[in-house]
Amino acid sequence: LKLPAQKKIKTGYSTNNEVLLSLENMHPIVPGILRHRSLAKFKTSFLDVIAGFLSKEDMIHPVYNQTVTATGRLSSSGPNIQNIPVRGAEAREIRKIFIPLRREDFIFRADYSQIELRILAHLSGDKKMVEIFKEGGDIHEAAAREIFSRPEGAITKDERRAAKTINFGIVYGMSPYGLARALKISNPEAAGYIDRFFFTFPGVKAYQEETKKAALQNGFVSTMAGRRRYISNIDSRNRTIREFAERAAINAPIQGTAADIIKEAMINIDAALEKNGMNSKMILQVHDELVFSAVKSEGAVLRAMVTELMEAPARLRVPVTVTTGEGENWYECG
DNA sequence: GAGAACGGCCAC
DNA sequence: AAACGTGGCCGTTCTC
Ligand SMILES: Nc1nc2c(ncn2[C@H]2C[C@H](O)[C@@H](COP(=O)(O)OP(=O)(O)OP(=O)(O)O)O2)c(=O)[nH]1
Ligand SMILES: [Mn+2]
Ligand SMILES: [Mn+2]
Repeated sequence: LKLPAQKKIKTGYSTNNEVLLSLENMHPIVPGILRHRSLAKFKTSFLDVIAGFLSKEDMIHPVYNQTVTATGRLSSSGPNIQNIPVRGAEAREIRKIFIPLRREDFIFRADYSQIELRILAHLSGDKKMVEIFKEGGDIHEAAAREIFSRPEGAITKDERRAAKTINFGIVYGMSPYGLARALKISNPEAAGYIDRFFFTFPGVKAYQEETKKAALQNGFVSTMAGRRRYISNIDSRNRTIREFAERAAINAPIQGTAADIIKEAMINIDAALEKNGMNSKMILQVHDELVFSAVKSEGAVLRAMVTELMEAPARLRVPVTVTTGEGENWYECG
């Protein structure tokens, strides 16, 4: 179509979302392709997949895989319920199909606040980050305010989600190039932002360096519970391969510790539901979130119990909190 | 027809 | 060529 070629990939030129967005005004077909892509994704990956896995009782029973990920997270499949749309207003509607086991029950969910940043604060000991969490601060929100020049309390969901990408991106080794693309700013501006981040949180930089050194010396890194990830390419002479290994090494103790914590919580919640003879059920796990089919008469106990049992296994030098929601379905809990 | 590689895109 | 990490599932293309 005589449109400018952009990102080169193995098979030719990329037509991904980022590329097409930049061509949106250069040819009338482009917005149509984008809309088609989005609708096709929704139909084939969610509607068709979920319909295909319905049991004769019209239920879905995903498999939680305990031996797939390199960090200790669970994964889910058949269907995957850990990637159900939430960011787009239209696609998010699909969450309305996740309802309680019985008509008279409700959905209850609890999600850890800023979980991996809290673990990072603990593992790195960064003074500023520890202080912020001790004071009840929200680093995602603070980043969103800085990036989008927003006053107190004027952050949208999209903006906070974008700030998460930036915060986790930087702490897990994002380059100025990567940040520049994510924020649609110049390379030098991105480099400045990263510099300021590490000036504010110098302990995070030190943690990155320590973790890389440990991976090189030991050949593995560990979570707080002692789970190891072996890092094989950490001494590669190929810079691309070596740096990839370094970023994986930095990430694994943190993502893995978050998994350690929620797993301990799940075991204790399961035992407590049993012990108290409760009929509410733990039905979904989405990495740092638990979803329950909740019996109304058990609501008060369940809220208190889940909150307590999720927070207790996180034995960190900063507070760990969960935020909860409830409603007739998963959509309403958000 | 099965399976792998790829690009793409949904979530955390 | 690649420059946050961890996943699963899709359609296309290619091979056997
Ligand atoms: N490396 C990386 N990790 C991510 C990303 N998004 C989410 N995660 C990880 C780190 C988060 O702490 C964890 C849980 O995701 P959430 O969406 O619940 O975010 P978080 O708990 O940080 O903030 P919250 O207070 O719940 O909104 O998953 C990402 O874009 N990159
Ligand atoms: Mn969370
Ligand atoms: Mn979450």
